[in-house]
Amino acid sequence: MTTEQLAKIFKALGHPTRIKIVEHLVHINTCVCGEIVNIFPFSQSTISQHLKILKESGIVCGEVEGPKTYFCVDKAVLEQFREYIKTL
Amino acid sequence: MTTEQLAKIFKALGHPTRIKIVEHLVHINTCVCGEIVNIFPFSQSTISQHLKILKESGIVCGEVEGPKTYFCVDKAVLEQFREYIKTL
DNA sequence: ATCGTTTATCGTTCATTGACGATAAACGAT
DNA sequence: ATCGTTTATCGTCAATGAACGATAAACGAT
Repeated sequence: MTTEQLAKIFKALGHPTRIKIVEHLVHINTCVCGEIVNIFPFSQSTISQHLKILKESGIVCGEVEGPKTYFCVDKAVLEQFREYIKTL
Repeated sequence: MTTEQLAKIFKALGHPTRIKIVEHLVHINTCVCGEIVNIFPFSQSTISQHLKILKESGIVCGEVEGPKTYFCVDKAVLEQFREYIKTL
C-alpha cells in the first residue's frame, strides 16, 4: 500500500459525515444510498458525492443492481489499512 | 474520542507529506522542524504549516526549547486512534 | 548589542472541497 | 411506452487547502 493510497483513505475519512457513513456500513454490512440519505441532514447529491469519495479511496465499494447501488466496506482494504495503523 | 476529533486526525494524515512526517517521527522519536525540511522538497514555511496541522489534530506534539521546537508523536493519542481503527 | 540559527506567521495565489439544486441516466412496474 | 424510484453528474458558490516568499520572533553565541 503506497503512501498515496493511504493518504487517499485518510483523506476520505477526514470528514465527520464520511466517518459516520463508514461506521454505519460496517454495522449494517451493506446498504443503498437512499438509506444513508435518510440518516443524515444533507441532500441526496451531497451524500452521493461523499460515497463517491469513499469509493474512490478504495475503502468502500459499490455494486450497481438495477437502479440501486449497494455500498459496503471493502474488508480486504480495511484490513490492510488496519495493518498499516498497527505498524505505525 | 469524538467523531470530530477522529476526523481531524484522519484529515491531518490525508496528505502524503504529513504521513511521511509522522512515519519519520515514529522512527526517530523526536526531531526539530529543520531536520524535516531537509528531507522533503518543500520550503520551510510549508513544512512548518504541515507540522501545525499535525499538532492541531493532536497526533503530534511540539515542545519549544530555545529557538528550536522538538516534535514527537503523541503516543497516547496514537494509541487511542489505533483502538478506534481496531473497533471499526 | 549584534549576528546567525531556527521556527512561526502573514499575505498571496491557485486548486480543491463541501454543499446545494437541477438534471440526466438506469431500470422496474404499470 | 410512460411513470416513479433511485442514483450519479453537472454547474455554481463560498470556504478551505497547499504551496511559496517575505518577514517577525525567539534565543544562543560571539
